[in-house]
Amino acid sequence: MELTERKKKVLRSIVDLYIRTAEPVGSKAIAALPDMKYSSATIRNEMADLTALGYLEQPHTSAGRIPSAAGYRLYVDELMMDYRLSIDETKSINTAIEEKMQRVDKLVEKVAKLVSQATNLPAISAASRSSDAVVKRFELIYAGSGSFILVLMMPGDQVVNKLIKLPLNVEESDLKVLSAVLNAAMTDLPLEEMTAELLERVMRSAGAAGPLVPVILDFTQEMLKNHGSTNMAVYGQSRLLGLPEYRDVDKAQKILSSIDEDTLSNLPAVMRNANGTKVLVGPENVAQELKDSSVVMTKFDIGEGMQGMIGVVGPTRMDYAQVTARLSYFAETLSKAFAKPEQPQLPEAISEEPHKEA
Amino acid sequence: MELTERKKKVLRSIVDLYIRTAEPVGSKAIAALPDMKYSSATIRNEMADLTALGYLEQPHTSAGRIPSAAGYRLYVDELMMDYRLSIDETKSINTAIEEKMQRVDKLVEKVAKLVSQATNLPAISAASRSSDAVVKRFELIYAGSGSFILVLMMPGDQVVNKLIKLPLNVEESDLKVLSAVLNAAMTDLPLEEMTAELLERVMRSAGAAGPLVPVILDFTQEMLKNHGSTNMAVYGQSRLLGLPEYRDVDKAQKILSSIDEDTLSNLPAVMRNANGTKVLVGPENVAQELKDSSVVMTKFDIGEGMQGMIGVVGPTRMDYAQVTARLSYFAETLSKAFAKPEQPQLPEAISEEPHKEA
DNA sequence: GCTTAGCACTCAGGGAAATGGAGTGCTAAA
DNA sequence: TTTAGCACTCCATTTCCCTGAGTGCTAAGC
Repeated sequence: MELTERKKKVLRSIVDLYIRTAEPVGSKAIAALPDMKYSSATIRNEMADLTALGYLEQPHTSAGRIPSAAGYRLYVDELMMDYRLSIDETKSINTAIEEKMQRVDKLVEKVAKLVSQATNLPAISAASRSSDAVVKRFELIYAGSGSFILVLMMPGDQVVNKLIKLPLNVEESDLKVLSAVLNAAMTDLPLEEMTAELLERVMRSAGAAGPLVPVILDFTQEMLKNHGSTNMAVYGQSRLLGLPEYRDVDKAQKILSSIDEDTLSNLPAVMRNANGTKVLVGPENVAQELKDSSVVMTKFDIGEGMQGMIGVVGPTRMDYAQVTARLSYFAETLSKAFAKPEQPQLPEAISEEPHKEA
Repeated sequence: MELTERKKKVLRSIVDLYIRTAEPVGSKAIAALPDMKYSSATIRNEMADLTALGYLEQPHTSAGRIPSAAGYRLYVDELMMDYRLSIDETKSINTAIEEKMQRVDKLVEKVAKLVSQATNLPAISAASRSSDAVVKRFELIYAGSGSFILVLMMPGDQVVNKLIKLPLNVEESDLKVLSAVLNAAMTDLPLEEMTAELLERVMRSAGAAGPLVPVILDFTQEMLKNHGSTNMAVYGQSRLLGLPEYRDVDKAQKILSSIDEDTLSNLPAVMRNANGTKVLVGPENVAQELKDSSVVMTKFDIGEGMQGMIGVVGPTRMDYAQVTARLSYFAETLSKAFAKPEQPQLPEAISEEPHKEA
């Protein structure tokens, strides 16, 4: 049996309606749609075929049909109409994003919140630094009273620092020497090349400040490691409870407890190699716990060598068209916002995002 | 009518039992308790009195009694037996905390998670810096290609930095002058005293680097502001769904959507002036949404002039004794962990927590 | 005077049975 | 090929009844 145009149209209508109502869809309801020119009996036949083809399911004999996972898949891939954002929607997304973005971790939280609000679903947001993690320059600032500040500068104007105290007396001149040595030997090195052997060599050349080298190297390595790490936030879990599919508390708990940073942590990885917006329908999902739900996600560019990702989790019956549209618009707007940096407070000074630490 | 010892004993037993079972407690059940020497009829009389006194409520005529808010209050304040942590519990809390604590925001997340696990309830954790926010020292590092790094050092060895770029050519010597001026004029000043007048004066003395002053001041002010800010995390919301009082999805959603950073943000403030462990029973709660639930929270010391707070949210029927005990132990252990800093990697170097930024 | 056995009464919760209605598949006519 | 018609299925809802836990009160017992 082949999938005629009419069958597709019927399927689309069913999915559309089911997305709206969350109730099994009957032949009458479809036949009653304004642009449906056939009687309910005809629709019934088509529905029987669609069921046989595996695109629809029937909860029980005397109920309507609901889309199967395959049905949703087809819908997402071929059938759904593009959802066009209203001016209001674009506006509210725009103004939401325009507020000054702070540190990346705050950003991630904020974006998760915004996306969750915009879609009325739980949202995930993640930012991961791309792995071009090397130190461009070392800087040692003598900080008085036997301590100094180690400053690491990385590509994309990222700066990291750490205050180090030592009982042993280090002269400011020793630090100068040490920083020269470090900059000569250890810049532009990826994590893997910072070997014990290198450590020894640097220590030997460092003279009086030699004992500091291991501390510095340690911190550097830790930073480079974290540098490739992912920052993520989840927000709005409770929105699921408003949906009829989660009226059952047990189901709700199961899904809610799996929507957290831990179980969702592999989503960003899934996204890394994907392009555009990705939809994972039910059983296609990565995590076992999500196999009754769907995930829609997309990437955006943060700049400074960082990658962002936003996504939502919802019932397989979710308004894919709308969610996809909103998510994409979000991603686009975010990418744009990062591409053109904020206006500086001072006309002739271009200043980066504030870098803050604890 | 006075609250005799026997009435108290009955009340305690009722609350204890209700906490365990979540079902209205009848006179028979209390009479059957091993250390209860009276018949159910006597208990019934006592229960009638306790109801008249406002400590108990009756869902309907033929049901048992449940504690009222006043009943819980009395229970928490006077009646409940201390819960003694088992060795296993203390052990698991200890090992959980012993893992190296990273940056404060990560710490907050981690603690929230641990507390949630330990109590099987949603947990809040917050850390706020005390408001002794002043800059101890300014440092300007020339970073080549028309940019420099501004480093602010604050009390408690906190260091903050920011990379600033400028098209106008600034010599390294100008930066030296500027930093001297800044250190002379702007150290140890609280936020309030950084006035426009000061800005002007500093700009005048700064010479060639004068135009940089506003940017620097701006950033400094922003940092000082954030410095007094609160970092908080909420974890384990879904645990509520396991409890019988939240079997009703609507109730569950109501409470769950109010357990987030926003609505709970005033809890740390409540805690600030309190001592020890605080229990907010039902209607005593700050937020309207929580008036059917209870909050237990306590403070701990992070050191470096920072204050921590942990708390849990749960049904009014929660095991106050156990939760209080666990929370207190957590707080104690955390305070201790921060009091004795980690061993340094290098015997003669004491290094601070890593300071990282994006 | 306190305690307790006894008893009539109340009422929520649960199961069984009855009802209604939405939806189906099939057949036969258009 | 489409559609009207019809018998059939079966879920969801409602209604009803019954059970049993729990109460308050009274009167007898210690």
